[in-house]
Amino acid sequence: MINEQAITSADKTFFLLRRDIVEGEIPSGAKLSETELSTKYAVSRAVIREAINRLESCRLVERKANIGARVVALTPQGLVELYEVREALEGMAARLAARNMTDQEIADLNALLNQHFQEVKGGESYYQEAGDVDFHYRIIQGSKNQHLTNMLTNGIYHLVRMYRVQLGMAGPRVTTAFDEHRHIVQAICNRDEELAEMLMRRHITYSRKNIEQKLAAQAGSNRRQQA
Amino acid sequence: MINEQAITSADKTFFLLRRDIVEGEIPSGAKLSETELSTKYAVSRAVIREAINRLESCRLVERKANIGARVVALTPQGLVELYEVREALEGMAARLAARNMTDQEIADLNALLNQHFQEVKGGESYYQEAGDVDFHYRIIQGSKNQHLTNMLTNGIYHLVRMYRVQLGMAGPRVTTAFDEHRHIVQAICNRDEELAEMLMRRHITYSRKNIEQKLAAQAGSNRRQQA
DNA sequence: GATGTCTATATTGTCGACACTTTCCCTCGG
DNA sequence: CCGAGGGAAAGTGTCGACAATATAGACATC
Repeated sequence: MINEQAITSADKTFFLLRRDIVEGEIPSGAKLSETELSTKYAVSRAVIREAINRLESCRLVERKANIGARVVALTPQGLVELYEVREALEGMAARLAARNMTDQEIADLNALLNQHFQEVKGGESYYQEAGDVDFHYRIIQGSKNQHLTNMLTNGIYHLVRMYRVQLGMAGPRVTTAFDEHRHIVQAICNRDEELAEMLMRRHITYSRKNIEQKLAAQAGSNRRQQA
Repeated sequence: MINEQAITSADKTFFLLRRDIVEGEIPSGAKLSETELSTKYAVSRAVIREAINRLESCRLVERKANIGARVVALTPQGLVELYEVREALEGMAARLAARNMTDQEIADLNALLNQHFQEVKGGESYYQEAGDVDFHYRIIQGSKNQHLTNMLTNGIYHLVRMYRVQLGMAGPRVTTAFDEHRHIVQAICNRDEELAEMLMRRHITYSRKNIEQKLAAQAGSNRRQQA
């Protein structure tokens, strides 16, 4: 979907590290030792440093001078902050998409939605991950705003995915999210910027509350386990 | 105001380079040769590379593998895109500030505004640069959202400044902007999130239109000069 | 026993050299 | 005269080594 191709060795290492961090193979909060990683990925420390720098600009790791880099900690607070930013940016993306998407692009988006509908009806619930991402990605692209697109796809998107994966979001909210998607596309189709933004913001707010609930439930079960 | 202190040599080089780019000493669109810069700033290429990487995450330069880095081009299109992002993020910041600022912080903000008012009345019009930045910075901080704050102060802010400096914005819009600031603070004081966000977005939209006008005027005079 | 200091160790920051890619220009063939 | 091919030349990517800084542990002191 997102077409990234590695040219340099640093690119490859960056992609590998990013995947390992997002998937949780390198756990949240872990220290990233340059020497250790350079042996593990069989590249020089310079390459590792470059990769870590890029991970830092994605906000997936935090670096301190002379101390080192750690994978970001996943906290309820951080999740809320992330979704607040996402609400602002994707809301604007929906507004701009309503203004700037071509009729053809909107038609394609509708077709995608119908396809998802068939899949959901057929009982496939992989919708959440692939379909949801695909939907949001198209609207982001539809904004035709390069800044916005980069911020969301290079930065925030991977962090959102990290939260989802590591908190085990396989949850429901599939069909309701589908309806919300439909209404957003309808607003874009009507070139109603105001409504498109509002619906997208609500959609993201709902999504946030959904995740917060699970987070709270999980925290509860953890407490019970510890007791 | 923004308290950044350089620890490593890469930090210092990054700050120097950023200043030179924002102020236009290294012109927009210029190529950043690593070897050249390493002699100019008297550091190794590794340091320059690290600095350039950070400039890239600020979106002040664009890098291509095996080709090199260039200072971003300043275009009317890019300005519009930048302000659209700014509108989304600072609008959200104002909303969150209305929710999260302490009464003390709001009181301080009001005091700052009164001080600015005295200065404006006294005919000092340096307001635009220092005062405006200070005002926006406090609201961004007031959002208490670390993500948002980093995005705005580390990334977008410097780009905005680059446009302003290099397009020669010493312009008017001082007193009107001041009134807009007052209304925003009033909304925050009333804890009216909705209004605070709306007013901030309008404020930024006005500011954008103001710059766009100047940009158009400047383009016009350029055409006349060339003719 | 707690605290502070000093040394040893490990890790990050910086450097110069080499490998690879791109670019430019010169030559050759049409 | 123009386009294709083939080297230098310049620039970026990668590497291993050294320097500077932080961490951990032992030891002395209060």
